[in-house]
Amino acid sequence: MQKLYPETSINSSSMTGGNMSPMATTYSMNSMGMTVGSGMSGMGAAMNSMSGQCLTSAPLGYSSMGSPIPNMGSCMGGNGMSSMAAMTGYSSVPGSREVLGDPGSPNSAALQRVRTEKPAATYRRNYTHAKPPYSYISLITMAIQNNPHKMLTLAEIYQFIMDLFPFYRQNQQRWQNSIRHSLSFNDCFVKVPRTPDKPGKGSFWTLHPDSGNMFENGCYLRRQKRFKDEKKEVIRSMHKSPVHGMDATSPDKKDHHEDHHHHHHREHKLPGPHDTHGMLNSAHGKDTDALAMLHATADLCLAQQSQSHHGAHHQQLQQEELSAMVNRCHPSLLSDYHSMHLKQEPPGYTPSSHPFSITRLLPAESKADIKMYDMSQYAGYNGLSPLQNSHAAAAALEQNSYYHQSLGYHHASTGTTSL
DNA sequence: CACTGTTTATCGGAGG
DNA sequence: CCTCCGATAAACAGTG
Repeated sequence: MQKLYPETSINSSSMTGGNMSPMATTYSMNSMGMTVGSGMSGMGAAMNSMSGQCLTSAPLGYSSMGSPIPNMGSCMGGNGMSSMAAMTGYSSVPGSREVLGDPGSPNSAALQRVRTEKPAATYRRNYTHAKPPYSYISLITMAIQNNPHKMLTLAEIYQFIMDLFPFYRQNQQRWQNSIRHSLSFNDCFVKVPRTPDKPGKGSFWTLHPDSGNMFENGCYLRRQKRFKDEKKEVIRSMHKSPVHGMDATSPDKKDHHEDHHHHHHREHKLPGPHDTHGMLNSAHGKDTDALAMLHATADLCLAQQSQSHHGAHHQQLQQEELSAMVNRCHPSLLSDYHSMHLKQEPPGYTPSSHPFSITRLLPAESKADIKMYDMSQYAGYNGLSPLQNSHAAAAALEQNSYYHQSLGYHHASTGTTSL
Protein backbone atom coordinates (compact mmCIF):
# COMPACT_ATOMS: atom_id res chain seq x y z
CA MET A 1 0.00 0.00 0.00
CA GLN A 2 1.11 3.41 -0.43
CA LYS A 3 2.28 5.63 2.21
CA LEU A 4 -0.16 7.89 3.59
CA TYR A 5 2.20 9.58 5.78
CA PRO A 6 4.63 11.71 4.29
CA GLU A 7 7.57 10.77 6.15
CA THR A 8 9.27 13.41 7.74
CA SER A 9 12.65 13.06 7.10
CA ILE A 10 15.28 14.92 8.14
CA ASN A 11 18.23 15.82 8.76
CA SER A 12 20.74 17.83 9.43
CA SER A 13 23.38 19.53 8.10
CA SER A 14 25.16 17.73 10.55
CA MET A 15 27.33 20.00 12.10
CA THR A 16 28.25 17.69 14.53
CA GLY A 17 31.51 16.68 14.17
CA GLY A 18 31.43 13.27 14.87
CA ASN A 19 31.84 13.41 18.43
CA MET A 20 30.65 16.32 20.12
CA SER A 21 29.59 15.82 23.49
CA PRO A 22 26.11 16.03 24.11
CA MET A 23 25.69 19.51 24.20
CA ALA A 24 23.35 20.33 26.05
CA THR A 25 20.56 20.84 27.49
CA THR A 26 19.43 23.42 29.24
CA TYR A 27 16.30 23.79 27.81
CA SER A 28 13.17 23.56 29.41
CA MET A 29 10.52 21.54 28.52
CA ASN A 30 7.88 23.62 27.78
CA SER A 31 6.53 21.58 25.27
CA MET A 32 5.03 19.75 27.89
CA GLY A 33 3.58 22.65 29.11
CA MET A 34 6.15 23.87 31.20
CA THR A 35 8.44 26.43 30.58
CA VAL A 36 10.99 26.15 32.85
CA GLY A 37 14.41 26.82 33.30
CA SER A 38 16.30 28.52 30.80
CA GLY A 39 14.86 28.45 27.78
CA MET A 40 15.09 25.90 25.27
CA SER A 41 13.23 22.84 25.36
CA GLY A 42 13.65 19.60 23.81
CA MET A 43 10.78 20.25 21.68
CA GLY A 44 11.99 23.59 20.95
CA ALA A 45 15.13 22.11 19.84
CA ALA A 46 13.40 19.81 17.61
CA MET A 47 11.24 22.43 16.30
CA ASN A 48 14.10 24.47 15.62
CA SER A 49 15.67 21.81 13.74
CA MET A 50 12.67 21.45 11.76
CA SER A 51 12.43 24.87 10.65
CA GLY A 52 16.06 25.09 10.47
CA GLN A 53 18.14 22.48 9.07
CA CYS A 54 17.43 19.32 10.69
CA LEU A 55 14.28 18.87 8.98
CA THR A 56 14.94 19.31 5.44
CA SER A 57 11.68 18.22 4.32
CA ALA A 58 8.71 19.03 6.24
CA PRO A 59 5.96 17.88 4.14
CA LEU A 60 3.60 18.14 6.91
CA GLY A 61 2.05 21.10 8.15
CA TYR A 62 4.97 22.14 10.10
CA SER A 63 6.50 24.29 7.62
CA SER A 64 3.48 26.27 7.60
CA MET A 65 3.79 27.26 11.05
CA GLY A 66 4.47 30.72 11.52
CA SER A 67 7.73 32.11 11.12
CA PRO A 68 10.33 30.01 12.32
CA ILE A 69 12.90 31.21 14.42
CA PRO A 70 16.06 32.19 13.02
CA ASN A 71 17.52 28.93 13.10
CA MET A 72 20.12 28.99 15.55
CA GLY A 73 22.52 27.22 13.64
CA SER A 74 21.71 23.75 13.08
CA CYS A 75 20.50 21.04 15.10
CA MET A 76 21.41 21.76 18.46
CA GLY A 77 22.29 19.75 21.21
CA GLY A 78 21.21 16.48 21.87
CA ASN A 79 19.82 16.30 25.15
CA GLY A 80 16.79 18.08 24.32
CA MET A 81 15.18 14.86 24.21
CA SER A 82 16.23 13.86 27.54
CA SER A 83 15.10 17.00 28.95
CA MET A 84 11.95 16.75 27.16
CA ALA A 85 11.33 13.39 28.31
CA ALA A 86 12.26 14.31 31.73
CA MET A 87 9.89 17.07 31.66
CA THR A 88 7.07 15.19 30.44
CA GLY A 89 7.17 13.42 33.61
CA TYR A 90 5.55 10.42 32.32
CA SER A 91 5.86 7.77 34.68
CA SER A 92 4.58 4.48 35.18
CA VAL A 93 7.14 2.45 36.75
CA PRO A 94 7.62 -1.15 36.38
CA GLY A 95 6.23 -1.80 39.66
CA SER A 96 3.52 0.63 39.50
CA ARG A 97 1.10 -1.06 37.37
CA GLU A 98 1.29 -0.04 33.87
CA VAL A 99 0.30 2.91 32.25
CA LEU A 100 -3.00 3.94 31.83
CA GLY A 101 -3.62 5.41 34.99
CA ASP A 102 -2.99 3.43 37.90
CA PRO A 103 -5.17 5.04 40.41
CA GLY A 104 -2.62 4.46 42.96
CA SER A 105 0.04 6.32 41.25
CA PRO A 106 0.24 9.93 42.02
CA ASN A 107 1.30 10.58 38.57
CA SER A 108 -1.45 8.87 36.92
CA ALA A 109 -3.78 10.57 39.20
CA ALA A 110 -2.53 13.88 38.12
CA LEU A 111 -2.48 12.72 34.63
CA GLN A 112 -5.98 11.64 34.90
CA ARG A 113 -6.91 14.93 36.29
CA VAL A 114 -5.26 16.79 33.55
CA ARG A 115 -6.99 14.72 31.06
CA THR A 116 -10.35 15.13 32.48
CA GLU A 117 -10.15 18.63 33.62
CA LYS A 118 -9.06 19.93 30.39
CA PRO A 119 -11.92 20.90 28.28
CA ALA A 120 -12.55 18.17 25.93
CA ALA A 121 -12.84 20.62 23.19
CA THR A 122 -9.29 21.53 23.65
CA TYR A 123 -8.29 18.11 22.79
CA ARG A 124 -10.52 17.49 19.99
CA ARG A 125 -9.85 20.70 18.34
CA ASN A 126 -6.30 19.89 17.71
CA TYR A 127 -6.52 16.28 17.35
CA THR A 128 -5.17 15.90 13.97
CA HIS A 129 -1.79 17.26 14.34
CA ALA A 130 0.98 16.79 12.04
CA LYS A 131 3.41 14.13 12.71
CA PRO A 132 5.84 15.11 15.37
CA PRO A 133 9.38 15.64 14.24
CA TYR A 134 10.68 12.63 16.03
CA SER A 135 11.55 9.24 14.78
CA TYR A 136 10.06 6.28 16.50
CA ILE A 137 13.42 5.56 17.93
CA SER A 138 13.58 8.92 19.52
CA LEU A 139 10.07 8.65 20.81
CA ILE A 140 10.83 5.36 22.41
CA THR A 141 13.97 6.73 23.86
CA MET A 142 12.10 9.64 25.28
CA ALA A 143 9.61 7.39 26.88
CA ILE A 144 12.19 5.18 28.44
CA GLN A 145 14.44 7.92 29.58
CA ASN A 146 11.57 9.63 31.10
CA ASN A 147 10.86 6.78 33.36
CA PRO A 148 12.69 6.83 36.63
CA HIS A 149 13.49 3.20 36.26
CA LYS A 150 14.39 3.62 32.69
CA MET A 151 12.25 0.74 31.79
CA LEU A 152 8.87 0.61 30.22
CA THR A 153 6.59 -1.97 28.84
CA LEU A 154 5.46 -1.77 25.31
CA ALA A 155 2.06 -0.61 26.38
CA GLU A 156 3.59 2.12 28.43
CA ILE A 157 5.62 3.27 25.55
CA TYR A 158 2.55 3.43 23.43
CA GLN A 159 0.77 5.36 26.05
CA PHE A 160 3.55 7.77 26.55
CA ILE A 161 3.56 8.56 22.92
CA MET A 162 -0.13 8.93 22.65
CA ASP A 163 -0.33 11.07 25.68
CA LEU A 164 2.29 13.30 24.36
CA PHE A 165 1.31 13.48 20.77
CA PRO A 166 -2.26 13.49 19.71
CA PHE A 167 -1.11 12.63 16.32
CA TYR A 168 -0.48 9.15 17.52
CA ARG A 169 -3.89 8.62 18.76
CA GLN A 170 -4.79 7.74 15.31
CA ASN A 171 -3.79 4.88 13.18
CA GLN A 172 -2.48 3.12 16.18
CA GLN A 173 -2.13 -0.17 14.61
CA ARG A 174 0.16 1.24 12.04
CA TRP A 175 2.60 3.14 14.15
CA GLN A 176 2.52 0.66 16.95
CA ASN A 177 3.69 -1.97 14.60
CA SER A 178 6.52 0.31 13.76
CA ILE A 179 7.29 0.83 17.38
CA ARG A 180 7.50 -2.86 17.95
CA HIS A 181 9.67 -3.21 14.97
CA SER A 182 11.96 -0.52 16.21
CA LEU A 183 12.26 -2.09 19.59
CA SER A 184 13.19 -5.42 18.19
CA PHE A 185 15.31 -4.26 15.39
CA ASN A 186 17.42 -1.70 17.09
CA ASP A 187 20.10 -2.85 19.39
CA CYS A 188 19.78 0.26 21.39
CA PHE A 189 16.67 -1.17 22.95
CA VAL A 190 17.05 -4.05 25.27
CA LYS A 191 14.35 -6.24 26.58
CA VAL A 192 14.32 -7.03 30.24
CA PRO A 193 12.13 -9.86 31.38
CA ARG A 194 9.54 -9.39 34.00
CA THR A 195 10.05 -10.68 37.42
CA PRO A 196 7.59 -12.92 39.17
CA ASP A 197 6.46 -10.16 41.37
CA LYS A 198 5.52 -8.11 38.42
CA PRO A 199 3.36 -10.36 36.40
CA GLY A 200 1.85 -9.08 33.30
CA LYS A 201 2.22 -9.07 29.64
CA GLY A 202 5.35 -8.35 27.84
CA SER A 203 8.75 -7.45 29.06
CA PHE A 204 10.26 -4.18 29.99
CA TRP A 205 12.31 -2.27 27.53
CA THR A 206 15.36 -0.33 28.42
CA LEU A 207 18.06 1.49 26.60
CA HIS A 208 21.24 -0.32 25.92
CA PRO A 209 23.85 0.91 28.33
CA ASP A 210 26.21 1.72 25.55
CA SER A 211 23.79 3.40 23.32
CA GLY A 212 24.74 6.69 24.81
CA ASN A 213 23.20 9.76 23.48
CA MET A 214 22.00 8.73 20.12
CA PHE A 215 20.75 12.12 19.31
CA GLU A 216 23.63 14.21 20.16
CA ASN A 217 23.42 15.83 16.84
CA GLY A 218 20.15 17.19 17.93
CA CYS A 219 18.21 15.61 15.18
CA TYR A 220 15.56 13.39 16.40
CA LEU A 221 14.55 12.06 13.12
CA ARG A 222 17.70 10.45 12.12
CA ARG A 223 20.68 9.43 14.07
CA GLN A 224 24.01 9.88 12.56
CA LYS A 225 24.78 6.35 13.10
CA ARG A 226 22.75 3.48 14.21
CA PHE A 227 23.78 1.92 17.43
CA LYS A 228 24.96 -1.62 17.18
CA ASP A 229 25.61 -3.97 19.95
CA GLU A 230 28.77 -5.82 19.18
CA LYS A 231 27.60 -8.98 20.75
CA LYS A 232 24.46 -9.07 18.83
CA GLU A 233 26.30 -8.16 15.76
CA VAL A 234 28.54 -11.09 16.21
CA ILE A 235 25.65 -13.37 16.72
CA ARG A 236 23.95 -12.05 13.71
CA SER A 237 26.92 -12.50 11.55
CA MET A 238 27.41 -15.96 12.88
CA HIS A 239 23.99 -16.83 11.80
CA LYS A 240 24.60 -15.30 8.53
CA SER A 241 27.50 -17.43 7.75
CA PRO A 242 27.67 -20.11 10.34
CA VAL A 243 30.70 -21.59 8.79
CA HIS A 244 33.03 -18.71 8.97
CA GLY A 245 31.55 -17.42 12.02
CA MET A 246 32.20 -13.89 12.73
CA ASP A 247 34.88 -13.44 10.24
CA ALA A 248 32.27 -13.37 7.63
CA THR A 249 31.82 -9.77 8.04
CA SER A 250 34.71 -7.70 8.76
CA PRO A 251 34.56 -6.12 12.12
CA ASP A 252 34.31 -2.67 10.92
CA LYS A 253 31.70 -3.48 8.50
CA LYS A 254 28.91 -1.74 10.09
CA ASP A 255 25.40 -2.11 9.40
CA HIS A 256 24.82 -4.90 7.12
CA HIS A 257 21.35 -4.05 7.54
CA GLU A 258 20.31 -5.69 4.41
CA ASP A 259 20.35 -2.82 2.26
CA HIS A 260 19.46 -4.64 -0.76
CA HIS A 261 17.50 -1.81 -1.76
CA HIS A 262 17.16 -0.83 -5.16
CA HIS A 263 19.13 -3.72 -6.14
CA HIS A 264 17.64 -6.78 -4.81
CA HIS A 265 19.94 -9.47 -3.95
CA ARG A 266 22.39 -9.93 -1.27
CA GLU A 267 22.20 -12.56 1.32
CA HIS A 268 19.72 -11.97 3.96
CA LYS A 269 20.06 -12.68 7.50
CA LEU A 270 18.62 -15.88 8.56
CA PRO A 271 16.08 -16.10 11.14
CA GLY A 272 17.99 -14.89 14.05
CA PRO A 273 18.04 -16.30 17.45
CA HIS A 274 15.58 -14.86 19.73
CA ASP A 275 16.59 -13.25 22.77
CA THR A 276 20.22 -13.06 22.38
CA HIS A 277 20.64 -10.16 24.61
CA GLY A 278 23.63 -10.43 26.66
CA MET A 279 23.90 -9.31 30.14
CA LEU A 280 20.60 -7.78 30.67
CA ASN A 281 18.79 -10.66 29.35
CA SER A 282 20.83 -13.06 31.18
CA ALA A 283 18.38 -12.53 33.88
CA HIS A 284 16.18 -14.34 31.62
CA GLY A 285 16.85 -17.53 33.24
CA LYS A 286 15.04 -17.84 36.42
CA ASP A 287 13.54 -15.56 38.73
CA THR A 288 15.73 -15.78 41.68
CA ASP A 289 18.09 -13.05 41.02
CA ALA A 290 16.04 -11.71 38.30
CA LEU A 291 14.27 -9.44 40.61
CA ALA A 292 17.35 -7.85 41.91
CA MET A 293 18.57 -7.77 38.42
CA LEU A 294 15.58 -6.00 37.26
CA HIS A 295 15.78 -3.38 39.85
CA ALA A 296 19.38 -2.94 39.30
CA THR A 297 19.04 -2.58 35.66
CA ALA A 298 18.58 1.06 35.52
CA ASP A 299 21.54 1.66 37.67
CA LEU A 300 23.45 -0.87 35.84
CA CYS A 301 22.81 0.92 32.67
CA LEU A 302 23.92 4.14 34.06
CA ALA A 303 26.89 2.70 35.69
CA GLN A 304 27.98 1.03 32.59
CA GLN A 305 27.55 4.07 30.63
CA SER A 306 30.24 5.66 32.53
CA GLN A 307 32.64 2.97 31.83
CA SER A 308 31.96 2.26 28.31
CA HIS A 309 35.02 2.83 26.33
CA HIS A 310 34.31 5.37 23.74
CA GLY A 311 31.23 7.17 24.65
CA ALA A 312 31.72 7.18 28.32
CA HIS A 313 32.09 10.82 28.66
CA HIS A 314 29.14 11.65 26.57
CA GLN A 315 26.89 9.26 28.21
CA GLN A 316 27.83 10.36 31.57
CA LEU A 317 27.10 13.85 30.65
CA GLN A 318 23.90 12.90 29.16
CA GLN A 319 22.76 11.34 32.32
CA GLU A 320 23.92 14.14 34.39
CA GLU A 321 22.27 16.64 32.26
CA LEU A 322 19.14 14.74 32.19
CA SER A 323 19.02 14.53 35.88
CA ALA A 324 20.07 18.04 36.35
CA MET A 325 17.51 19.11 33.92
CA VAL A 326 14.79 17.47 35.75
CA ASN A 327 15.97 18.80 38.96
CA ARG A 328 16.50 22.28 37.83
CA CYS A 329 13.69 22.69 35.45
CA HIS A 330 11.19 20.63 37.13
CA PRO A 331 11.88 20.21 40.74
CA SER A 332 8.40 19.10 41.27
CA LEU A 333 9.31 15.93 39.62
CA LEU A 334 11.78 15.23 42.23
CA SER A 335 9.42 15.47 45.00
CA ASP A 336 7.23 13.28 43.09
CA TYR A 337 6.77 9.81 44.12
CA HIS A 338 8.59 8.39 41.22
CA SER A 339 11.33 10.79 41.35
CA MET A 340 12.46 9.25 44.49
CA HIS A 341 14.06 6.67 42.40
CA LEU A 342 15.64 9.12 40.17
CA LYS A 343 19.30 9.05 39.85
CA GLN A 344 20.72 11.70 41.94
CA GLU A 345 23.07 14.06 40.38
CA PRO A 346 26.00 15.89 41.61
CA PRO A 347 24.69 18.63 43.73
CA GLY A 348 25.18 21.98 42.32
CA TYR A 349 25.57 20.73 38.89
CA THR A 350 23.80 22.61 36.26
CA PRO A 351 23.67 21.73 32.70
CA SER A 352 24.42 25.17 31.72
CA SER A 353 27.67 24.94 33.42
CA HIS A 354 28.73 22.25 31.13
CA PRO A 355 31.04 23.33 28.39
CA PHE A 356 28.77 21.99 25.77
CA SER A 357 25.64 23.12 27.28
CA ILE A 358 23.23 24.52 24.87
CA THR A 359 23.07 27.61 26.91
CA ARG A 360 26.62 28.22 26.14
CA LEU A 361 26.31 27.50 22.56
CA LEU A 362 23.38 29.62 21.87
CA PRO A 363 23.31 33.28 21.83
CA ALA A 364 21.00 34.60 24.40
CA GLU A 365 18.63 35.97 21.92
CA SER A 366 18.38 32.80 20.05
CA LYS A 367 17.41 31.11 23.14
CA ALA A 368 14.74 33.56 23.69
CA ASP A 369 13.53 33.16 20.22
CA ILE A 370 13.48 29.55 20.51
CA LYS A 371 11.56 29.67 23.59
CA MET A 372 8.96 31.78 22.00
CA TYR A 373 8.94 29.73 18.99
CA ASP A 374 8.67 26.72 21.00
CA MET A 375 5.77 27.95 22.89
CA SER A 376 3.91 29.33 20.08
CA GLN A 377 4.68 26.97 17.39
CA TYR A 378 4.68 23.71 18.98
CA ALA A 379 2.26 24.47 21.59
CA GLY A 380 -0.19 22.38 19.87
CA TYR A 381 1.31 19.44 21.46
CA ASN A 382 1.54 20.97 24.77
CA GLY A 383 -1.83 20.96 25.99
CA LEU A 384 -2.19 17.45 25.28
CA SER A 385 0.67 16.44 27.19
CA PRO A 386 -0.23 14.14 29.83
CA LEU A 387 2.23 15.25 32.20
CA GLN A 388 1.38 14.29 35.48
CA ASN A 389 2.43 17.62 36.52
CA SER A 390 -0.83 19.19 36.47
CA HIS A 391 0.54 22.52 37.25
CA ALA A 392 2.79 22.25 34.36
CA ALA A 393 -0.07 21.44 32.18
CA ALA A 394 -1.96 24.26 33.63
CA ALA A 395 0.86 26.54 32.86
CA ALA A 396 0.79 25.34 29.38
CA LEU A 397 -2.79 26.13 29.08
CA GLU A 398 -2.23 29.50 30.41
CA GLN A 399 0.32 30.05 27.85
CA ASN A 400 -2.56 29.43 25.83
CA SER A 401 -0.78 29.60 22.68
CA TYR A 402 -2.19 26.28 22.45
CA TYR A 403 -5.18 26.73 20.36
CA HIS A 404 -4.11 29.61 18.41
CA GLN A 405 -1.29 28.41 16.58
CA SER A 406 -2.07 24.92 16.54
CA LEU A 407 -3.74 26.11 13.52
CA GLY A 408 -0.34 26.64 12.24
CA TYR A 409 0.04 23.15 11.30
CA HIS A 410 -2.86 21.55 9.97
CA HIS A 411 -2.49 18.03 9.35
CA ALA A 412 -1.59 18.68 5.95
CA SER A 413 -0.55 15.45 4.72
CA THR A 414 -1.45 13.52 7.59
CA GLY A 415 -2.88 10.92 5.53
CA THR A 416 -4.95 9.48 8.05
CA THR A 417 -6.89 7.15 6.23
CA SER A 418 -6.72 3.65 6.81
CA LEU A 419 -8.07 2.29 9.90
C1' DC B 1 -7.76 -14.15 21.15
C1' DA B 2 -5.31 -10.05 21.68
C1' DC B 3 -0.85 -8.64 22.65
C1' DT B 4 3.92 -8.87 22.32
C1' DG B 5 8.04 -9.64 19.86
C1' DT B 6 10.89 -11.02 15.78
C1' DT B 7 11.97 -11.00 11.21
C1' DT B 8 11.82 -10.10 6.26
C1' DA B 9 10.97 -7.02 2.65
C1' DT B 10 10.49 -2.49 0.45
C1' DC B 11 10.63 2.09 -0.15
C1' DG B 12 12.22 6.84 0.18
C1' DG B 13 15.25 10.29 1.77
C1' DA B 14 19.79 12.02 3.45
C1' DG B 15 24.35 12.38 2.90
C1' DG B 16 29.01 11.11 1.55
C1' DC C 1 25.83 6.36 -7.12
C1' DC C 2 26.01 4.00 -3.03
C1' DT C 3 25.32 3.36 1.81
C1' DC C 4 22.86 4.19 5.75
C1' DC C 5 18.76 5.19 8.37
C1' DG C 6 14.01 5.14 9.27
C1' DA C 7 9.02 4.04 8.10
C1' DT C 8 5.75 0.82 6.95
C1' DA C 9 3.71 -3.65 5.89
C1' DA C 10 3.18 -8.12 6.90
C1' DA C 11 3.99 -12.93 8.25
C1' DC C 12 4.54 -15.53 12.11
C1' DA C 13 5.59 -17.35 16.75
C1' DG C 14 5.05 -17.09 21.73
C1' DT C 15 2.26 -15.95 25.62
C1' DG C 16 -1.07 -14.36 29.29
